[in-house]
Order: sequence, then C-alpha cells, then structure tokens
Amino acid sequence: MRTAERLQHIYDRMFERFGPQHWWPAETPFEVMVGAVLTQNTSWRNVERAITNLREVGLLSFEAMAALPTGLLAEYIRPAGYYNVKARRLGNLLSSIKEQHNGDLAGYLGQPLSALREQLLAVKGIGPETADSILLYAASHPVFVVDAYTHRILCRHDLIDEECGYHELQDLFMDHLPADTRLYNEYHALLVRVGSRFCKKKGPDCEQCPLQGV
DNA sequence: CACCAGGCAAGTA
DNA sequence: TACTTGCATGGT
Repeated sequence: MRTAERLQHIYDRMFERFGPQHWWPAETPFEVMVGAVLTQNTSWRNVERAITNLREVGLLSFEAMAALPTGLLAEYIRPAGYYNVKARRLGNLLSSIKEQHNGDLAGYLGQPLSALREQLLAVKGIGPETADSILLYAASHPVFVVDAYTHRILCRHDLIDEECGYHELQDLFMDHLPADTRLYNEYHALLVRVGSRFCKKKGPDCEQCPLQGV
C-alpha cells in the first residue's frame, strides 16, 4: 500500500476508536505556549498541576508572567519537573516576544509561518517539537508535530527506521497528507493518545491497540 | 524498587 | 561530529 494511504488509514483507525481529542487543552494561545514548554519530557498530568498554580495566582498572561522573577516562577511550576530549567526557558520565550514584537503577543503569533518558526527556534529551550506545537496549536499553521510517540509508533509499524530524524519524519507526514491544520491537529493528538496507552517504551500492550495490522 | 513521561541544551572526546 | 549527561516531579 502507498505511504499516503497507510498514513490516512492509521488516522482513520485512531479516529474511529477515540474520536476528536479537542487539542490543545488550553484556554488561550498564551496558555498553549506555556504548556508546550512545561510538557517537555513530562506527563501532561504534572503540567496541569503547574498550569493550575499559575492560573490561581493570575499568571497565565504574557504581561503578568513577564513581570515575575524567574526564581518565583520556578516555584509555581514545580510540579511540572525540571522547574529551574523550564522557568528560564519560559523567560527566554517571553524575552523574545518583548524584543521581537514589543510584547505584542498577537503580532508575534500572527507572523508568517517561516518567520515565526525561525524566531521560536532561536529561543534557548525551544526545540523543533515545542516550536511546531506552538505553530500548530497556538498560531494555527499547518505544521505536523512530531514527538516520541510518533517516532515509536511509526517504527513499530515499519514505516520508518530507528534513526529517522525529526524533519525526515515530519516530511513523511507533510509530503503525503494535505496541508490541513485541522487534520494535523487531530492526527498528532491521536498519536499521543494511542501511544500513551498502547505504545509505551516497555510493555507494548498491542492487544487492544486500534493500529493492529495496519 | 525501577522505569517512564507530549525535550532540549550543554558537556565530553 | 557523535555520543552522553543533567534537568526533577509524580504516577505505575
């Protein structure tokens, strides 16, 4: 079967089983950006605790968070793990928005895709997945987000090999699927849902995985 | 107890 | 350039 058909088939099987995932789980684009940094190598459950802390003290806005010392921010996001690193990374992102667009978040996110991606990747602490998550889920650009589950699932179904890099894997999707923000949104969310349940590092319990035999 | 989670940058040779 | 290590909480 051709690659395009297989990728579409995988999507269909996941969607039949689980339906729309309603990603990104956030109220505002700013909250998406914060969550994207906090969830780096971290379970979403722990990120939720950190987000809740921030919401309770009214820090889920660019202006409020930008006015906060890094050390104090670190305390609020503690449950998300790597809290010192992540507080610095969030600070770097906020600084970039200040410098590039004078604190105009809508203007920052409203840039053309390539310019925004370049600026995000220039921030220390924002790599390809975090940048693409923000591009897709905060700025609604048709960019496919690749993560560890994407890599693992496609490996186990022999669509790629182990040493396949981020962009190579991203291009596999983007070269064979229409450039559709809604599709990419749902596809990535479903891969995370299925991966976290049926494609873990160790005990792959492929028994009830919707991708049996794709 | 060991292992994992919606990564990334810095250090080492 | 190609590997390795640090970062850290909370669930299974």
